[in-house]
Amino acid sequence: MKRIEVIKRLLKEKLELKGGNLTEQRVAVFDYLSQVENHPTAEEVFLAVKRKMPKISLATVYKNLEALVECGLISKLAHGDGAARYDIRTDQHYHTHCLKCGKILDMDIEDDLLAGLSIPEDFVATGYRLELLGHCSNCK
Amino acid sequence: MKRIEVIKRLLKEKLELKGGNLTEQRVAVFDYLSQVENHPTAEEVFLAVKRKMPKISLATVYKNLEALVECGLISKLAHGDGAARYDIRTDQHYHTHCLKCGKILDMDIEDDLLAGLSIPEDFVATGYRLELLGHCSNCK
DNA sequence: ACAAAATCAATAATAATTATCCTTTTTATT
DNA sequence: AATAAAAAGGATAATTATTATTGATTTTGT
Ligand SMILES: [Mn+2]
Ligand SMILES: [Mn+2]
Ligand SMILES: [Zn+2]
Ligand SMILES: [Zn+2]
Repeated sequence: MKRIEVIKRLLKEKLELKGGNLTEQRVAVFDYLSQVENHPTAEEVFLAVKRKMPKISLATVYKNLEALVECGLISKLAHGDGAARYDIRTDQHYHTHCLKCGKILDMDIEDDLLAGLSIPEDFVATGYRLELLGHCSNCK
Repeated sequence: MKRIEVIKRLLKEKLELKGGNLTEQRVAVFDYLSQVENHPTAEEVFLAVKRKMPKISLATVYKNLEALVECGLISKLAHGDGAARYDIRTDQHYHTHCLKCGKILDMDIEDDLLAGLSIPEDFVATGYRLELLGHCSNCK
């Protein structure tokens, strides 16, 4: 079965759980995210998808990114200043964030930081995020 | 010596290092931040300072918060969605972030997470940011 | 006291995101 | 397959948070 068919099947299944349905635009957005190594902004996703689907609008990309986040197919990294970034991964993982060029990359380590952390009693932690700040290989 | 005089002396010293100077507005902004437990937005700082200094403008508050960040007197928490928040503390520390009401609180633990972390070789880490996500005592 | 530099307040502009409104597509029902 | 209802798309307006601009005012160094 072709790659794109696999994606369509996955999306249809997950979207239906939230009452959403499968559209070509959603497939295109998800497909693009699953092909890139970096963590693009909505604008970057829009420009890339637009090349194959010239009529798509920026608002649709925003709405679809949000829909994909809602049903757990992608995740949103709304950390620092500027535009939010989107990530094909939804598992717990950490990022490096270059303070010069802004690039965000996955850190592939498996340490579970919550394990060794003394969490305040009156707070119910459902997750956490860790970002390593500094300079990437190009910028140091 | 009065509290406000201590603040003025500290601000004057630090601001001069960056070629900035001491103004009543900067003192008021810093003074407010040093009195609150939470991490207010620029808007919240503006509204609070405005009560004692009715002519101050929102743009001035933004510029002064930025100036105070520049000379290391306060820090800025840009957690993504919504407005940035400002913090009187400048030392490395962690926060809890309530996903319901948005409140951000200090976590007073001393664990150094970087110590046990396997950092990628091609990245020069200068710092990191950890945020615990979940529900605060009021929202759980 | 005086000129230069810095900062002020007010407002305009920008960037990112969300809402609106009407049209088109998809899905469910006959 | 025809049809009605629901969801989503596209274009654009509106909103939110922040930054830039501008001319007036204050502060600083001499
Ligand atoms: Mn990632
Ligand atoms: Mn803090
Ligand atoms: Zn870089
Ligand atoms: Zn809360």
